Amino acid sequence: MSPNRRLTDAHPTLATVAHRAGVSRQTVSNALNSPDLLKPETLARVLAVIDELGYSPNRAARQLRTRSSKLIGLRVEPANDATSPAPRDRFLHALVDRAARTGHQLLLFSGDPGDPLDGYDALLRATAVDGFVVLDQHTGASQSDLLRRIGAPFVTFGRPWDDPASSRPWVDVDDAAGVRNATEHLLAGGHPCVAWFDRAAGGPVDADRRSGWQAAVRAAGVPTDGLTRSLHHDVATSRAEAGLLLDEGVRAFACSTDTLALGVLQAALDRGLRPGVDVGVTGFDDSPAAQLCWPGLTSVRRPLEEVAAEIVDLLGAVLSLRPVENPARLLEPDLVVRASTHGG
Amino acid sequence: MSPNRRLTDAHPTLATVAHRAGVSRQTVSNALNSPDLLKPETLARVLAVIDELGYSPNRAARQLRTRSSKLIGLRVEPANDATSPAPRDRFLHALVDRAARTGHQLLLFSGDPGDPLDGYDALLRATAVDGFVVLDQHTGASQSDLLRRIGAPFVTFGRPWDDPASSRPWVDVDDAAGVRNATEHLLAGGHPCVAWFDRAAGGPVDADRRSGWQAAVRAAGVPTDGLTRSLHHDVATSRAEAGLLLDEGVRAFACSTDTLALGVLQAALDRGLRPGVDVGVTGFDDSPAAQLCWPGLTSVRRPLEEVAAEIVDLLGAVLSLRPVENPARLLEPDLVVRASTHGG
DNA sequence: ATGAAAGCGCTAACAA
DNA sequence: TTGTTAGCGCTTTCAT
Repeated sequence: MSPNRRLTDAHPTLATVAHRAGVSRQTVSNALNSPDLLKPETLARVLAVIDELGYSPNRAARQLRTRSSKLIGLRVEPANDATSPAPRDRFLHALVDRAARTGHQLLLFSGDPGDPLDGYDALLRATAVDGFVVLDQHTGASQSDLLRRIGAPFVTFGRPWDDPASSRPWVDVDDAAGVRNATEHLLAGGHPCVAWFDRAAGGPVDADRRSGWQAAVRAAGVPTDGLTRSLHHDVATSRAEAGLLLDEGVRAFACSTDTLALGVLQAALDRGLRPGVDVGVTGFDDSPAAQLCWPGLTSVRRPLEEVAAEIVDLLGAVLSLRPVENPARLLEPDLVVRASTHGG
Repeated sequence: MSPNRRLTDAHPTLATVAHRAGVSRQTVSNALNSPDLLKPETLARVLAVIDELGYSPNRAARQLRTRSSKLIGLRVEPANDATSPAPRDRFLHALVDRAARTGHQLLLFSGDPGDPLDGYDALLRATAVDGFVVLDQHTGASQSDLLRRIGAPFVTFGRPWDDPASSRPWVDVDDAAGVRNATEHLLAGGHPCVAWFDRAAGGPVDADRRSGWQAAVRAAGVPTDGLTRSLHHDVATSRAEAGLLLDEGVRAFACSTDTLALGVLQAALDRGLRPGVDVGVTGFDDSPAAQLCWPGLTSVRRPLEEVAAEIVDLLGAVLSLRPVENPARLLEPDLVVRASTHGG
């Protein structure tokens, strides 16, 4: 009785399938994991039963045996100034999609906001995840240090700013190149100089972006004195500062974020200046606000889908202990041109 | 030798701890799961060893035994018109945080975009998740039907519009009340009538929001004829339509989304009308764009953190087979007042 | 090409 | 209060 009951259970197991197909459990397992070992007709019969019964291997059992969860951990930080929600959402989706291609799923976990390392260790020791994707854009390398110490396989989105020689695998976007591109675009519009706005608390990321502006203006040989501002990150502050510069006659602004750029745009509109004609403004991250605002904000768009793809690829290599050809990958962003630099 | 090697392994197990503490494996297990069963001094000793060894129970083994993964599945849809990224990000974070309070984590998975049901069944049969949170705001009830059929524990964010009598657990926001509130706010500003803009493809959600506008204008006894528009969901369309109405003298607009509201705002600015003084506009979802645009957009803000909390609570009840007191929870949104309706 | 045995690490049920 | 036994469902190893 008992064996029979089991065989008709809601959750069929290998044994259920094996019995129904008249083979051993091992053969069913092979049908799934090494189909080429089976005689084609056996394989067909087993697969038919699997399909008929709607059998899926129990993840916990497989995980226990193989020591692989096919799960990638991602710690979600509380909403903060560093990462705006829309790009994060875009990245997350891309990550889920790309991970799916290698049979992985994402495990989201939260940690004590006061401790950037909280949660990683426990998940790893519990063998709950195979590895991590770390959003290390702004926090520095402390996470990476710990992860390396506990032997966690991981790939970060973000460079090791404080240790460029580090051999840990990372993927990042060349923000500086994007900003340089944007600045050159402004200069090509005929502006004799370009101001730079960034976040006072922007850290190495904003410093990197600024370096892109610097490279462009230096190459062009245009003046830079008194044209940079590091601001509190909100529209009002940016608007006020931009107003001052506009009143001095400055007509082009490259900004480290869309928020700052929107402030500049407003200051220009305040003064009856036509964006894209009288004045040029560029932002960063191609946020919804950049797309929706009037008259549209030219912005640097990071290839987050590609970033996700590279991260998954790299993590796959790390997990399989494959030697990684190039563990540091820097991707080029695009410039999305809108009316703030082009037309009216 | 072999047993000794095991005991000093990187990943300690119950046996390792038990041996070190001089107790049985079961006692160690109890120390973790039913500490009150142990004699305090035994407990202390075991916990000390656990701490010393950095032991965490293997998730797969526990999951296999208890048939509970402590994982909640959430299918992420490709970015679409229905859900904007910022609110989704906000909700996701809240969900992760709230789930953590009951020891749960989120498993993100993707499914074939053409099949809204893809992925659920497989995860459930693999006992990879304990239950699901379903974002059912726009897709209709097909997901719920399937989930119910396969016996999956789940809670949806979104009402069963097509079957209000359904007993499935859900949490939703009373969008209609939010819009009614916004409309009354506009009327209180002295406007003799209020136009309504929504998405042509908005489905029951936009119909619900519209009903809030309807309730407010009817209660106020103001005219409604020719004041509603169902539009393609972009700023340009909204701006053009708003222009027509503005030219007819309409001065107040309640909108089903921030995107539509931004179009209205632009149309007003085109005509030199002062938002918050000459004309009033309200949006929905308090998006970053609403916060960043000039002069700021009054918008209905959904309590997504509360929604997440209620969902986790409800799912907890469903999972534990606790009888659910109130399996249908409707939360009230707030109105965030900005310059588009107030001041200039 | 297929089957049998063993065991991954844990907890439920029972025994002491 | 603690220990013993058994087994969750799977895959690895080895035998056939």
